[in-house]
Amino acid sequence: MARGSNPLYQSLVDALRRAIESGEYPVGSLLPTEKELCERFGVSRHTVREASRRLADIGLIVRRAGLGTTVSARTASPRFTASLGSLTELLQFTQSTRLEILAIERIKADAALADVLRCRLRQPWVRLRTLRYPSGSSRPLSHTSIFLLPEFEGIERHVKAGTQTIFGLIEEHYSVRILEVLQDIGACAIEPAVAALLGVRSGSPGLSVHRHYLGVGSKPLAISLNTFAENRFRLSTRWRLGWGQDLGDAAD
Amino acid sequence: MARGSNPLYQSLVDALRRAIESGEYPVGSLLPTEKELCERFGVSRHTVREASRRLADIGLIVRRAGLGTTVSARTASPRFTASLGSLTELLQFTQSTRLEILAIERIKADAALADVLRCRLRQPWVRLRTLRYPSGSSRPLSHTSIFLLPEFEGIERHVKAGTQTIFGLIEEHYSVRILEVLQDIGACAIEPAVAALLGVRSGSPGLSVHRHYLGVGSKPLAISLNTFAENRFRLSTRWRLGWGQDLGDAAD
DNA sequence: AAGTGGTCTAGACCACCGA
DNA sequence: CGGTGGTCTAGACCACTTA
Repeated sequence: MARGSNPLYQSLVDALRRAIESGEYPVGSLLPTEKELCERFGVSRHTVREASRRLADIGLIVRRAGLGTTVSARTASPRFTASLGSLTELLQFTQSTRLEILAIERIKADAALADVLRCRLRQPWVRLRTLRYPSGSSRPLSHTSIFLLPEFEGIERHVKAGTQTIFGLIEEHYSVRILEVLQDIGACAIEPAVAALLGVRSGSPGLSVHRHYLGVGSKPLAISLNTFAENRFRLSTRWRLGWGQDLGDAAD
Repeated sequence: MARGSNPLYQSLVDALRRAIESGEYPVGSLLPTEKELCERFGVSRHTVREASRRLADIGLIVRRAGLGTTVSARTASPRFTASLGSLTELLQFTQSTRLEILAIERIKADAALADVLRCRLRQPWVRLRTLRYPSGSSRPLSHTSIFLLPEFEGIERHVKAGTQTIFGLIEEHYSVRILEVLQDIGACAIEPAVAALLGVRSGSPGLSVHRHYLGVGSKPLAISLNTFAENRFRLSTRWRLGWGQDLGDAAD
């Protein structure tokens, strides 16, 4: 092939990749230092670093000042990734919606709830039961139970406008950051109480979407249990081939 | 004094980012040349390039030799991202499964099907109707209709082992690459024919997962329509805050 | 204290693009 | 052709980790 000529650093990338893949540098081991690679390949440090950077970009190595360069994976597999411009896109409401709060109460998780929320038994929560409406419509799109840490109680005072999202309000008013969202989707038969609110037959098919909003240290900040009636909502995700960045096994 | 340090290139990144965000360099316009940035900021070209590379990494600019550096976005795009190690993870079967092919037929899309598949009327497809079983179980996990381009007909000859995935076989035997997957999830009432196969009551709640597998030029290579019975399957996605590391914003 | 990767300078030549 | 970003050299000092 070699359309045109290979940059010098590319041959270095190739060589190191082969060496890693062959097991010469096992995962977890140290790569030769940059200085040593300079000598071994007879190139300047800049060239070594360019190659090293490429390998780090595709997740094969991790470079750390003072420590050295360690091999973090044996092969670079292209990954499929999906991305959101903002957390709000997770909700995927094509039009604006408003949130109606039906009830707010302090509860402690019983066995069934603790299982769903993946929390301790008797963990205290503030529960909001809400309906979300497409703006201008009186037929709700979904029913949502939102569970908040007790420290966020009072958030309902800020929900005036009704067009925002709860987690947005939490980030805004309590200066916490949501770093991670676990989303879990399944089918369910809509239970009678919710069915009545959504205006569908009890037991009719529904989409159940659970979302755990986590902060630093994967601490659960809020959990939402959404129920959508059939045909009222679809959830789309676009996966693209690329090289997603690695978080992987850095410490921890 | 910022926390930790302030690499020179970082202040350049910040300055250029602000300039782009403020509209000083609109999307599509050319950034000053590297030489000019060197002079304007009084730094070496290496430093300018380091900053430039960071901006390119987060998708704000595109650099092209001979052409210059153009602004490609006003704000750094994706905040939350999810990634898969491989396409197979999209299926999220925690244990191994086997695929049973019920029927293979050539069809042409009628109006209803063309709508679901987002294809032209009368587009020819090869349809496989399949069931997927957890290994060792006789109760199917899901029913799937797979629509393949006619050129992939014959793929069923390769499905012997039954533990693979159709798209994996396509990639393997026809040397095409799946570059993109559009996934679309909703709730549905399971139709009688499928309900019988899954062993559930007709009309009972099901999870409907449509996946469009696209190749180069977003050409649809295969489409799968999956139906999962209630409680037999949940689909999890983990979204993480990505490359928007604005921590060191350091005011200014 | 020695050694690592991180940052930075001041040069240089190249392939590619548009005029 | 002149100018762009891409590559490369040969130095240098730094913050950090490890011992």
